[in-house]
Amino acid sequence: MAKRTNDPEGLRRRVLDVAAEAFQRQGYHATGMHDLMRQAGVTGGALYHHFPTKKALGLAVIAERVAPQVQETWIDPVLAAPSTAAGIRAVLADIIAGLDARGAVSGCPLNNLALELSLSDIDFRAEIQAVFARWRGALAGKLRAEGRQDAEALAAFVVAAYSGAMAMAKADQTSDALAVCAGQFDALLG
Amino acid sequence: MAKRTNDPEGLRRRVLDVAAEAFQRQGYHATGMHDLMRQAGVTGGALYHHFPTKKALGLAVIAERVAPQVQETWIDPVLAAPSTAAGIRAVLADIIAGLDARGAVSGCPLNNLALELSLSDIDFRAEIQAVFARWRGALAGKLRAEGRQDAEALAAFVVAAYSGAMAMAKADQTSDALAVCAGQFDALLG
DNA sequence: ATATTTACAGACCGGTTGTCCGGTTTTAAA
DNA sequence: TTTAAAACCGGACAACCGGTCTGTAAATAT
Repeated sequence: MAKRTNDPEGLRRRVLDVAAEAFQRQGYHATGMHDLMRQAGVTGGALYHHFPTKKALGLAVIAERVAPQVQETWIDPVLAAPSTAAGIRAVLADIIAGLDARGAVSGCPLNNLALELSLSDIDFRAEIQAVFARWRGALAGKLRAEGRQDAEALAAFVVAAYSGAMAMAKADQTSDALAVCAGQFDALLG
Repeated sequence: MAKRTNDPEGLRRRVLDVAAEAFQRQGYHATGMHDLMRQAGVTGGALYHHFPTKKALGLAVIAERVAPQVQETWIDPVLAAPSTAAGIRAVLADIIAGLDARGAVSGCPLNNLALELSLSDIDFRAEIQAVFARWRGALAGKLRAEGRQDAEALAAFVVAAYSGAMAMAKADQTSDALAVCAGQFDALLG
């Protein structure tokens, strides 16, 4: 029996980090629990102790990794910007710069999991739907405060177009689709 | 040994139909070969004779089922319409009506497979990218013929927004996102 | 110091995965 | 009629899947 240091929070964090990365890169079903154990340097007993099932781990990844990522990369910057249009422009510019710097496009984590899981499992769907709703809601709130009467529709459209553009970008491994998206948003939101 | 009737084309067609449906409903990795055999009423030997690997089957599904579906539900109707804007409007109206009638949203088959496979396998990515390119190209061609100078960008944006709207629709099992999308397209394309 | 709970180790299980192969039947060619 | 190729059967395969178990070390309460 090897030495060991108890560190529940750290271990849990490590597992979530590895799982979030793997789910985004390879997908949920393509990622095995044993892969995660190996990558995170965690044994089966420890993993099972924190996440009783793979589904529980998946839900935790969405709630504690994907949702905060949407919050930090999209919602917060847009809300902090002088205008919604400027915020969206800045967010897209940041994302495009990041993609070009890394030279690879792994897609929007929310959308990846959404398309893979939302149909087959109702709990996943609920969690994913909630993230989408908060995302749209935040944009719509700011748009409404700026006097737009079609705020909800505009917000939904922006989120949809971004998600789809990211999917296309993933397929052809270029940020072009996002750049196009940014240009159209400028024309649309003034 | 049971009686048997040789019917290569029919068997191949049946397998592709079942696989296309299963891949869309459950995803590629979540669908097992044995499930497909059972659903299609086909033995392992027969399946292996026509598709040496699961990947080969997946590629065939994209080339012979998903791509034609994009062609028939999107490209052909738009090209046949009096104007691109009218064509897109009609296509979206049809899709929304179909979704509402079925009461379930299983998402855009191209996008489903794109997000699940394009990152992990280069052959899948190439096939998917080609379908996206043909889709955008067809819309762009018609837009350019109508005198639009930002035809390529507009076409890419339409495809992206539709794909993303379908993803959101899948997450909340409502055609609302697509309706929003249709409305914005009207404003955008006049 | 003792008892209890929490955190982790690591082997293990039944089921499923994609794949493959030896044999048989059907079909077409010679 | 003989021969060969294509189509199909049905099951076995090793690897792997997610999940479970027993046991032990560490932390915490008593």
